[in-house]
Amino acid sequence: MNSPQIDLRAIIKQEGLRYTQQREAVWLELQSSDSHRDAENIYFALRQKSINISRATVYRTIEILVKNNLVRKLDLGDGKNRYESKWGLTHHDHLICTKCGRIEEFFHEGIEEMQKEIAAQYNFTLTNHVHQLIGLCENCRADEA
Amino acid sequence: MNSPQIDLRAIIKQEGLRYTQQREAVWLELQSSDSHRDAENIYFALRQKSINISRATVYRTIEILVKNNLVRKLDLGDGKNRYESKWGLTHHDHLICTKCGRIEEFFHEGIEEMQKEIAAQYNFTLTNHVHQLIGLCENCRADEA
DNA sequence: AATTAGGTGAGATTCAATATCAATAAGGTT
DNA sequence: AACCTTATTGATATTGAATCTCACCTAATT
Repeated sequence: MNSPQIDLRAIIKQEGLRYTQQREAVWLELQSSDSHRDAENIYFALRQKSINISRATVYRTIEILVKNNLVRKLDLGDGKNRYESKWGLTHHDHLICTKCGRIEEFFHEGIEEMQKEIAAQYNFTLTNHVHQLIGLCENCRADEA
Repeated sequence: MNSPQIDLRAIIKQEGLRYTQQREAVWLELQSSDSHRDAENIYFALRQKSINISRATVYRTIEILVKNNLVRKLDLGDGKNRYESKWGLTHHDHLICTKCGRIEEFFHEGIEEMQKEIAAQYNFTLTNHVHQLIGLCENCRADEA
C-alpha cells in the first residue's frame, strides 16, 4: 500500500521548508521503531543516540510529518499523544488493555465501510476516525479470576 | 433502557460515601443539560446558580459518577474531557466536525456487534470503546468550496 | 564566503487535571 | 439538640504534556 522508500527531503522542500538534521532524525526514529511512541520517548531515544535536539523541535517536526500524512497521531486516552509512521504499516485501529497497557492492532473491512455509510448519512465528509476497543487482555483477564 | 429516576443518595451511601450538596449539584447539572460538557463548564454553571463548589470537587464528583456508571467520560480529542449523563440517553458514538466543532451522535448496531466479535477474536474482555468519525459537517463542507 | 530567512534550543508559559492540608460539614451517637 | 468522628471541601500549589518566545544558529542560494 505504501511505497517502501520515502524521500523526506523532497517532501520537506516541496513544503518550502528546510531539510535539517533534526527533521531527518525524528523521521528515522519513527521509522526504526515500534508504533505508539510518545514525544518524550522519541526525544530521549534521539538524545541517547547523541543527536542534538530539543523537545520543542520534536513536537514541531512531528507536526510537519502529521500534516504531510507521513505519521499518524494517536490519542490513546492516557493524556499524551502517540505517534506512528504510516509507512510500512497498513491502516488499523487499536485494542487497549486498561490493566497492563498492552496494545493490539485490528482492522475490520466491514466497520470501515459502515463508517463511510454513517458519514454519508449525516452529510459528513470523513477525514479521519478514532476507534479503540478498551478492556482486559487475555493475561489480565486471567489475573482477575 | 435506563430507569427514569436515579436515587443518587442510595448509590453514594452504598459506596460508603457521604451525600453532599456539591455531589447532588454536579449530578443535577449533568442531568439538566446538553451532553458533551467539560469540567470548567459545569463548574461555572454551578457558580452562576450561586452554588458553592470548587473545581477540585467538580472533578472529584465526576470521578465518582463515572466509576458508578452514571456518567460517561468522553475524550473528543480537544485536550479536555467531556462528560454526559448516561441516564435518559441511549448508547451512541460521535461524529465531530473539525471546523465548527459540531457534534452529532450516531449508533450502529452492526458496528456494536462487530466490536464484540473482534474483542472475542483477540481474547479481550470488552469494557468500553471509543469511536469517533472525524471530518467536516454539511455546512463546513459547503464553505470549503 | 557572504547573506538571509527559516530553524533550533533553553526556558518560560499555558492549561487541564491532580495533590495538599487546614477548615468544614455529614450523619450517626448520646 | 448538642456532640463527635471522620469524610469532604476549597484555596492553592503542583504536575505534566504541549506550546510559545526570542536570541542564536544553520541550510541553501548567490
